[in-house]
Amino acid sequence: MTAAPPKSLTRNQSLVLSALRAGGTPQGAYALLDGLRDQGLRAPVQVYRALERLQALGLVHRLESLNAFVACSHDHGGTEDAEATPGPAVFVICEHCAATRELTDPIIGGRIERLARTEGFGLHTSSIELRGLCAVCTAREAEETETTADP
Amino acid sequence: MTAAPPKSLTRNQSLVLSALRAGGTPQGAYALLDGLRDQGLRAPVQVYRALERLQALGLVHRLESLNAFVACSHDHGGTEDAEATPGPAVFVICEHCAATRELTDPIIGGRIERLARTEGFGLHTSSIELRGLCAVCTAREAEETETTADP
DNA sequence: GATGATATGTTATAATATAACACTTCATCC
DNA sequence: GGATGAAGTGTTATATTATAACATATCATC
Repeated sequence: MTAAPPKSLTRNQSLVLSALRAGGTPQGAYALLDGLRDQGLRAPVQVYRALERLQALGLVHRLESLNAFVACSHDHGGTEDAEATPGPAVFVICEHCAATRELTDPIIGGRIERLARTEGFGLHTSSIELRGLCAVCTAREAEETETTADP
Repeated sequence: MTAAPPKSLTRNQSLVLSALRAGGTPQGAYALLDGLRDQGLRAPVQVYRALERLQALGLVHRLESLNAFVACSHDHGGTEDAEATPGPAVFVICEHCAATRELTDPIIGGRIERLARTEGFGLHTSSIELRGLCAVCTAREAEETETTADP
């Protein structure tokens, strides 16, 4: 038994991953860069290169509909075995507060694989992104309507 | 019976929609613009505005992972009733030849709604994009490997 | 210590998307 | 008919996101 997974990130990669984790919400490459200038990063390409590697390692996901990035919320942590395919990530993105949750649904996963098979399609990656209002923002909006809307 | 649905597109909107339909594969805004300079379009914003309206009408979809657009492959054609929610579009995108198919799967749709409900999430839009190799390109690649790979 | 694979830093530029403003078109209402 | 308002247009400028190209550095391995 040895330290297996969080190994061998380079300085820039670690910086970018930490910044993503610290942020909580998805962040664009230029926002990450701005936050990391103090640590010595100077150019967009440095961030993009780190992101590319982190994505390849499965530690980071790109949110296509936002042109932004999030740290993967799964383990990548212990000596744990590769989990039994929980299916592709489903991102639920609040358009109001930007809060983003990463879910999985094996049924969706299975269904997608089935679709691909039916089409003779060799699936590489899936991107599933749901946009709307999170519970918190929905509640707040309801409140505001209540307070404001009947003069 | 009257002409009901394809009504009231403006000139620019019609041009952009036709260009998209003619293209077959997804096209970026700048590619569309280049194809429409002959028809008098000059600036990106003209294309973006038309696309925005066409998306609102459901005639065009944006492929987030490609920063590109396709004409919706559904009807929008007859006096037909609004179909009984076939679920969100699932785009299957070939990374080799760019061929893109628009599918739907009611099970995925139902599952997504269920996920959203569970989270208390007010769903506005879904983006589901599958990337990989289409059947044709998979076949061709297999052929090439066969022909090339054992010296 | 040569080799190769990967990462780095730097500069420049490409590709995608929006802001702001002045003007037009067209339906509607009085 | 003219006022009004909503939507569209054309134009210029600019913002935002992403890559190309090149020289150098680091590090394991043979």
